[in-house]
Amino acid sequence: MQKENRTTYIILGFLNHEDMTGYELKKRIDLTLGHFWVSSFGQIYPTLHQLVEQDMVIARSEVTEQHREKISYSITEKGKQSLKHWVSQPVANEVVKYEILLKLFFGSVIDAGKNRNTISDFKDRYVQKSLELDNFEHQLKMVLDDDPNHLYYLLTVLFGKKVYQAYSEWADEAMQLLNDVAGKED
Amino acid sequence: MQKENRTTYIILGFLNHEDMTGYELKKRIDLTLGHFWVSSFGQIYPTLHQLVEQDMVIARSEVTEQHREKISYSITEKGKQSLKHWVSQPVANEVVKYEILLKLFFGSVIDAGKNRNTISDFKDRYVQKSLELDNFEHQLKMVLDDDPNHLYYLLTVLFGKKVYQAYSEWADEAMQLLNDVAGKED
DNA sequence: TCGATCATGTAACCGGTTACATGATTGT
DNA sequence: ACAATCATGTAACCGGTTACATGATCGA
Repeated sequence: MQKENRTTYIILGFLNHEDMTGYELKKRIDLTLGHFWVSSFGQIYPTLHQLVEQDMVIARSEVTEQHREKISYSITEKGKQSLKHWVSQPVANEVVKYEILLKLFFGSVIDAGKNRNTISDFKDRYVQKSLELDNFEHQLKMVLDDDPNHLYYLLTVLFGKKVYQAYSEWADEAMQLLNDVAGKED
Repeated sequence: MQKENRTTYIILGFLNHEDMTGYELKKRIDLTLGHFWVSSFGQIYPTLHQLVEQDMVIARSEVTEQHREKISYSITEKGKQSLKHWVSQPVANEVVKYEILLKLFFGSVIDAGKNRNTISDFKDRYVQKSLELDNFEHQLKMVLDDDPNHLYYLLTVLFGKKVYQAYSEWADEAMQLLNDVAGKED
């Protein structure tokens, strides 16, 4: 129920897999969770400092072979426990906020043609995203047995595909309805 | 692109339809947008004050026949223009945040059975919500021609139904996959 | 009488975003 | 020489949530 800082657990989740720097964490988050999570340094670095203070992770300064200074973080036993606990907790009833629904809800203040365009753009965007997910799916299926994580990654990809497919079908129906009912002013 | 205070436009959208108090606005938002928006007085009242200052709405103190003091708000021409402009603007590429995907992504830290339960709970919740939307749909279809808004309300309801249906189908597939691949420890 | 509802508001907090600042290294 | 990338951070801001405060009226 209570709002929890989810960035905390995303970081713990990735560090549970392997040690990383803040910079690497961001890249990894954007690559793998980009479809349903956005990250920023302004959130990641402070959260890492906080996790160090809570003994959830340990920071270790390094200089790479490329003569770059970096701070590598690794998860502690306490961090692992915290991650496990969070994953086990049932997900709260979440209200997912769609800006397009908000605008469409008040769509009658503009003409039906404009609303159809909004819906059409929406559809195009998610058809494109669905293609990106196809790649992910294909890659993951090839390495499914290499790592127990891959199955779970795949589940999130399949979720995205299903939902994007639903968007697309809805968009078609919605445009049809707008055409049938809301006049033909264009 | 820039984050806009969407509560502003929700309020303008409802006031464009009829005059209301802050209290009534909250009730209306929860009833009609509850599936994809949550509201709070802590956001509504300050936003109303702000809108008054910007000449987007006008406040009018009243005493009802029930001897209740209340402040009724009505939208101004400037407010209507602002609403129309916002509705016309294309929706930004939005990243929808699903807590369940976040947890599932790191699902390998707990056993597959627990993850199946998480998914099962998720499905049940949205099957239930889908039934609620069936009622909305039925009611809206009966009064579709009474008000041009009703068509747009219906579109948002149909969106919800499609997406909830997708959740349900995904949940079945995901549970099946977890069963097939991730061992049968329960 | 007492809980539910009507009605309005404030203050503290929090997660997250954006913009800014700095500086090194790598590849063209 | 210069852009891209690596790498770490801070400060200001903002939308929104939660908790708290107050008080009236309505219905059982």
